[in-house]
Amino acid sequence: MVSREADAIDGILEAWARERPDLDVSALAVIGRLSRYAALVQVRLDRVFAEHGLQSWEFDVLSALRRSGAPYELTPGELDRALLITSGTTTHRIQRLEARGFVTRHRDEADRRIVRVRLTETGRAAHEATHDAHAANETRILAGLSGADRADLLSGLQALGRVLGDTADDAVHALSEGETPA
Amino acid sequence: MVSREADAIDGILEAWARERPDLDVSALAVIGRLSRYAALVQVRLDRVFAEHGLQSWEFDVLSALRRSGAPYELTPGELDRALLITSGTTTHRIQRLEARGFVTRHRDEADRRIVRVRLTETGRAAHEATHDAHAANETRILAGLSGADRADLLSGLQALGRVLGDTADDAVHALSEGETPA
DNA sequence: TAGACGTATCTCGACGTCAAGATATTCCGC
DNA sequence: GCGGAATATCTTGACGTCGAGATACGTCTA
Repeated sequence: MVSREADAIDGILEAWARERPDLDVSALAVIGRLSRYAALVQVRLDRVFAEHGLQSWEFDVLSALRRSGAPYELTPGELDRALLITSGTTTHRIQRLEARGFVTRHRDEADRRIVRVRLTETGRAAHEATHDAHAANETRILAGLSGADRADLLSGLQALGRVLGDTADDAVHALSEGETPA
Repeated sequence: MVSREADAIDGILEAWARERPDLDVSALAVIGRLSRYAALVQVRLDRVFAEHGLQSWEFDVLSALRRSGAPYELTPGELDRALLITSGTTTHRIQRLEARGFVTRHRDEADRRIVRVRLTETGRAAHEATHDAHAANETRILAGLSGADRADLLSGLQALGRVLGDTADDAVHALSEGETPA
């Protein structure tokens, strides 16, 4: 039996217990941790992206294109939905990736409303060069978890996903490993 | 034995399995969900805050002050650390809360480097009026989880917190229930 | 008690995101 | 084949955050 050190959320729960002992803080104990740890993990992921000259939003877009398979092409709308961002944000992201030479953009000939965003060889190389370090970083972050804790976390998150109504349709092509969706 | 519908992250894992079957995506299965679900939960929390005329960052600050106990006063530095934001952001937030009449600001007489940010009665009322609906919202979000799933999620997150080195010192006074830390 | 260092807060400019709406194109019913 | 609805993308303005540095104040040491 290990006596656990109190974490930051425990501190918050104790503060509420002092101030408002009548409150039920059991949901906060879960949701507060979810938010906080997602943010703390993101900081660690960003560090590795920065070492490779990328912003995490850049890696997210490159990843979505890469895993969509040859010819590594998606529409802005598909990117919107996969990355949980608005269309304005997508336009802006594509413009900057285009300026870096990571993607190209061309109109679909059959349906001229549609734009196709395609990963360039440069973009693919940038993703490739970053991906291994990023994957190792994720593995390292979770390396301290016991098998049981990790299984709990995964099954708990999967259950939460079901409750949130998250379905495969939304993100089939995208949502990178390092994502912080809006 | 229930056959589970694939969620959005499963779609991403399958895409990688198709494109790069050699990759180990088991860490992505955990961290991708953590990020994605934190974002999806935040959207639901924001909805309730909006119904009460608050931004979630406003609620976060008011909550931190409220749970710090009478006289509901913290320094900008304490808010920085508790809310995981930079000092510039804190200054900006306080200015806007001051403009809405939710907090006041005064220099500490003993140490004139220090500022004290204090919740006004108006600010306390705004927090009070929002808090119950927010807590009910959090409870509702988790209501669909079985007891076992919820216990898994909590213990998995607690273990992750230990791995991330999150300690009570950082957030004792703050970090609201609705927080999206930077 | 002067200077050097440390601490607390604020300022400034840049950036990424969103919401709302504008524009262009296609689809559908008649 | 015409007009209206639907779809896809882009534009614009506002906002929240960050990083780096500036300023003000306190502490310590010789």
